Amino acid sequence: MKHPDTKEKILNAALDFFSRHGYSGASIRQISRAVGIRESAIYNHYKSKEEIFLAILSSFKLKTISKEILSDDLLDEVINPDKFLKTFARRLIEHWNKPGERKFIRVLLMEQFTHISNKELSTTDYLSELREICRLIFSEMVKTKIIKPLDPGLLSEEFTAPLFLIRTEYLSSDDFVDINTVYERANKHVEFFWKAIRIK
Amino acid sequence: MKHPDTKEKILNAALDFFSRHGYSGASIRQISRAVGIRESAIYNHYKSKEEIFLAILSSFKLKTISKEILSDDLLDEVINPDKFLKTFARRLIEHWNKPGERKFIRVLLMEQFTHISNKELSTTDYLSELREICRLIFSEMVKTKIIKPLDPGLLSEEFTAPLFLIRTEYLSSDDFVDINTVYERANKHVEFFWKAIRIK
DNA sequence: GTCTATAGTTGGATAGAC
DNA sequence: GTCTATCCAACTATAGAC
Repeated sequence: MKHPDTKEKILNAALDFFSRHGYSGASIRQISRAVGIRESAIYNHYKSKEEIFLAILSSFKLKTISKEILSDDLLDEVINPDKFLKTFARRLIEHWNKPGERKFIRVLLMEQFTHISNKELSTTDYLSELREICRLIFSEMVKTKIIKPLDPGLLSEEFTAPLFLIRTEYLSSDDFVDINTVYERANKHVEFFWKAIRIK
Repeated sequence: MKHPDTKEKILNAALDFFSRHGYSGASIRQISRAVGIRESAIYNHYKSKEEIFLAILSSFKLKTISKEILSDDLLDEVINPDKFLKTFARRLIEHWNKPGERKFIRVLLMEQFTHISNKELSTTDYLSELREICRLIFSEMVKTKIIKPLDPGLLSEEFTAPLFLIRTEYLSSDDFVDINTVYERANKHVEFFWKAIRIK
């Protein structure tokens, strides 16, 4: 398809408005105008505002970060754990900085307490795959005695938590100017973390 | 005044609804019902919904965590940094777990992107005082050579970031059942952090 | 200060023509 | 699939009696 069809246009516009005004703050009227159709035409694609929201949720649920971040060439670098962790963190920041992902994280933070149609929407769920990947990585590093024999689950949280907070703190500004600030803060964190876990 | 506490009742009810449904999701109607008066009576105390929101913001802006968490008896314990950090973290969790604080953090996370009446509402602002306190503490620890000569600003973030993420992750559940889980996770973090910065 | 009554607006959603 | 037209529920806010 040359252009995204109307159904996907609606999804994109809805995500944009939800991410800026929240679910109840965004209206079908605004969304339809952004798409370029009338409100009533929306209902040919989704039966309700709620259904649009749920469609957004499942579209992000299907995504998996593994392949994107943990490419084969990166895995080859595990022998050089310092550099590996830095590259991994950088890719994570890049991933979280993609426009769609930024918007989704904003929606996640905004709607995690509102329980729209009894749907669970939690940062725990959002981070679970990443944490699992990190657990495996650190578990492997402990086994091969590259790092101290610490609990991989704990290491996973210590590694990811500051990165995620850094990411969410820079989520307000709409421009991408300060992405380098994010990288710098992330890098300093990784350095601190690496020195804490390495075997001298 | 015949009913001197109505104004504060409104503030409390509003905070409660804002924290569960967001600013636009909460209505004056619901708030007034919770207070036990009609919608129109609200406007004898606040001229608009927005004014109620701003009143909540300034009521939390006035609060200062220093005195509450950094009591004199705790400061005396700096000689025993391991225990000091654990107590400090525990008090922080306790502070963040107070019903009003929990609600405010929820509102903060929900409304940080919506820019209600152009008001800045950011986690950076919310955490700034705490971070400043931590910087001072770690700066002192570096000076007295209790810990490694690391950047106090970095240490402040490494110490607080996982604690704050832990706090926000357990903010969804309304009950207080799993507060001990929060304490456990916080404790493990402090142990990891302490081992990373201490001079052996 | 609180009430009833109501203005005025915006929201989600449907019916039926094309 | 999109349009016009419309419904009606819910919202913020005001006016005026008590």
